[in-house]
Amino acid sequence: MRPKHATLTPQELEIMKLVWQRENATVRDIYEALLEKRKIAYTTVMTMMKILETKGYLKKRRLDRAFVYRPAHPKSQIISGMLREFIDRVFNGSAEPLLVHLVQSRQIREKDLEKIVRMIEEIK
Amino acid sequence: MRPKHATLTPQELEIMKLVWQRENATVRDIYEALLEKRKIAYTTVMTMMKILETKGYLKKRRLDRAFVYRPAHPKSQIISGMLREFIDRVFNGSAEPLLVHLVQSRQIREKDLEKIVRMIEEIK
DNA sequence: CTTGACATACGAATTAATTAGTACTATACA
DNA sequence: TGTATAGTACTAATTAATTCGTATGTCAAG
Repeated sequence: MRPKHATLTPQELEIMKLVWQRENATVRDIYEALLEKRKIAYTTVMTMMKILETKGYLKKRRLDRAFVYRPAHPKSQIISGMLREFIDRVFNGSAEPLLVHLVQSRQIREKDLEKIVRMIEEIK
Repeated sequence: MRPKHATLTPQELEIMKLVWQRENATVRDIYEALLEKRKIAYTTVMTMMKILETKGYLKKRRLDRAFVYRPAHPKSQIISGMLREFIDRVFNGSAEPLLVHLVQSRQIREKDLEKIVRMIEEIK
């Protein structure tokens, strides 16, 4: 089942990235990973992961006392959804002006482009 | 002067797009444009534009009784900032995986790519 | 058995974003 | 002249996102 909002909030995304890295994660796992970056309460992480579960981004099962969470969808699918939403909102749905911006602001270089061209060759 | 947050909230962006289109706009102009899409109060638009001004996205001058707003920065600059912020947040700062997603989810086609390659040729 | 460590459940405070109401002012014009 | 109109100023309500505290339960070690 597709999540209703294609977009994760910044904090939700931060947590999802960590869960995707791990495939399986407890609240404690994520809590400890987040702690390395910034001060945060254990229950905050718990709340966020519960929210992600009710929104359909995470699935949980109980293992002993704790819940073990895992992603409900592959990372690529969710990221593509976020990208699409961004393009809709910022570029009115067309990806081409995005590319123009990337090139003009020098956020991509020629060698990246070449890599992509090769990818397209493989796909078609 | 660079705005502190490179990123506009969704509602702020919606208004900025309309101001960029017009170069000059009063609250009423934007209010009427927004009304065509959805119900909204005049004062809501006024508040948002005041916020955009204090955040440094809009400049205003008084003309007769009303303020006339205009963009403080070119659209391309602000959009590039948003794009950079998005890439940082979602793709950890590197644009290449973004391109991969665009290609794999078929959001760009080959002809778009060719256009870009030509652009790069022109730039260098 | 009691206690400490660690987990969830539940409720709620805080902060950010969005929306809008009311009071007041200046101006055009009947 | 007074009244409707169109504007700002100021305040605040609402909704969404983020953060965390307290209560409670379970289990393992002493």
